Amino acid sequence: MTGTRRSDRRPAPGSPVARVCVDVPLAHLDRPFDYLVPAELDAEALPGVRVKVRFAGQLVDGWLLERVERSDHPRLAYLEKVVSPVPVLAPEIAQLARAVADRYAGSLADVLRLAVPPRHARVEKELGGTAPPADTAPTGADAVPVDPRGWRDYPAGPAFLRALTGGRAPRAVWSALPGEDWAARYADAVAATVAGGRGALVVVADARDLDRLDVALTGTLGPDRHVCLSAALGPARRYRAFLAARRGEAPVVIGTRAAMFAPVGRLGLVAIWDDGDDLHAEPRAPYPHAREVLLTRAQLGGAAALVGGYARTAEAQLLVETSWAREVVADRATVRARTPAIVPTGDDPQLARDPGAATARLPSLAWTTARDTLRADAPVLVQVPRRGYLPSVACADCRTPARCPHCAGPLALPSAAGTPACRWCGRVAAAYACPECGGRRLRASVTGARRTAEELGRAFPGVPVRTSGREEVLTTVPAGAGLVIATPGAEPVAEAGYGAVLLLDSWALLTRADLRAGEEALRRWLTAAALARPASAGGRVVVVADGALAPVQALLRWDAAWFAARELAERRELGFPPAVKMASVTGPAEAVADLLAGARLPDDAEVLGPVPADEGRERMLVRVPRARAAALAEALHTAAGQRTARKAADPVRLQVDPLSLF
DNA sequence: GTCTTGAAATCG
DNA sequence: GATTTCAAGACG
Repeated sequence: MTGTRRSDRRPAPGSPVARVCVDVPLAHLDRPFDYLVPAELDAEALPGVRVKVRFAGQLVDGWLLERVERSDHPRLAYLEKVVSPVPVLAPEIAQLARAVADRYAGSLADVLRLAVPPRHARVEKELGGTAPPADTAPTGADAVPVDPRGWRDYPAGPAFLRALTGGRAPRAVWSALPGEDWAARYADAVAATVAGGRGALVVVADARDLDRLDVALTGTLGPDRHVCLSAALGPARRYRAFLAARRGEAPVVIGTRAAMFAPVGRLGLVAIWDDGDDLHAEPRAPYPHAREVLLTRAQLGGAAALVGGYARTAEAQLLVETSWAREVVADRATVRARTPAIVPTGDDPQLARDPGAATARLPSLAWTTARDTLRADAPVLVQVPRRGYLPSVACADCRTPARCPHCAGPLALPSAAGTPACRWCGRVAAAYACPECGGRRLRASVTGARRTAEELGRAFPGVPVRTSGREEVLTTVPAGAGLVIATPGAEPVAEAGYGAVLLLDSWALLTRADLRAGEEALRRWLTAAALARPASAGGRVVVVADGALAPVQALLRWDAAWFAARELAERRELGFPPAVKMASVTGPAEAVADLLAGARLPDDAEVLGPVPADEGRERMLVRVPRARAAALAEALHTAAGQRTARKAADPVRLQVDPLSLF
């Protein structure tokens, strides 16, 4: 940065010590290190800038966390360089990152890597100037239209908006009505917050939801009051958007998971839509979940929180039951008035009467519903299983799900022609015979979207067929007769709503070997069924599933809260999250054993396992009461640090609140 | 991760 | 006694 020779350097006159988080991946180095600020870097070496320091002889990247008067360390090295004078790491984000690292048994450096996008020098240059970001949150003088009408179907809704405008910190778990324009309601909440002179941050699961929210916010606040932030923008545009947020150019930030750490001035509201979507879980260490990060921000910053969806996760239910948040729901009469007519049906094509149904492998009720809806010139949405899953298998004769003879886990076909193997214990079931009918033939229970589309197209000749899935996701489809085949999460919105929604992938969803199978099935159904017209306008939903199952019951009654309460109660009984705190330790067997042997776990910790994981590694679960969560995370992080300090070769992966337990 | 350190191992 | 090797420890 300057030509000053090393021997000529002298410390800056005021607060000459910089506390630096060095960017090294070792758990035992997860603490600040002190450096001297040379006088010539005094002006640039501000908290939040990226720096280079000499660490163990080599130059490493780091974050300047704070400037202080003195250090306990006797001999300090000088800061080598300020990489960029832009203090990209806001103080409250540094504090948040520390809290997230602690919660997830991870290192601050790991979290900061997620929190601040990679620098893009050209973008920084084009913005020019080195002015530190001003605290340019909105002022109360802003004329922001607040319209409480959209929330009046929810008795607690208008008061929630008033509290946002009034600068308070209400926390809501919101169950959206079928047909609800959730993006517009989020825009209302954001506008109410901005009207009160505060900023807001909203996280959604994917690009399509982000587009909807972007449009809704542009409608209420205009185009210039919010910044969209997502990894899909690419490095340059992402960094530009991040800098805009950091400089306080707009009071509102919306985005996908990557935005959960975005700096927002005078944060008044954090919100997440559809927190059950697994895209909200960060796949990089320490695997933080957007909902938890946002709630941590609300807690640390005294901000309001909004956790909304058509469905409700057990985690959201826990917020309600612990009184951390209040539920915002419509009364039953309103729910009934908005809900489409929902009926379950068995999985048996009625071959004789409807040749078309048999061709399309549709249960006859689904087929007649589709036919009648198309005749009435209304669109039909068909939700089919997503490709790419390991197909689960069932008896080809009686359709009993094929289960492992050894552990009763679900069998799956690793490839189309392969031998079925158990998804839980990995044993190969070469000579499988169905326990119900003795049949030896198996069939995949999942049919691809494309094939379903082709078959339906043949069943209803002359009707336009559109597909929305991984390759191409449609945002909207026109009103009028048409078939829309969509995989979960890719359902387009229909103008004026769908006349019918057919939910065909229930079997694949409900037999998944997962703690959340029921919750996830219901979430996907509600999300698709919410796009149907109300029953009064002819809207119908057919779900191909046993009407006695709890998730199906919850769908029929449109009662996500009931299901979430039931689910949480069940998990309490079984000792599963979120009723308890779980962490998983994954790696080579010896490494896992070594880490757990060295960890000073809380007294009441239970160690479960091992469970085989992929590539010959194994996985142990540690369970503690929720009150011990912090102690568990700390013990695991410390134990990981002991291993890295000892140069233990095998890496061990720590996950707090792992998304899947099996 | 890399670099330093000090004690043990090896060599002439 | 001098030189090399290696594991342990520190890293500001």
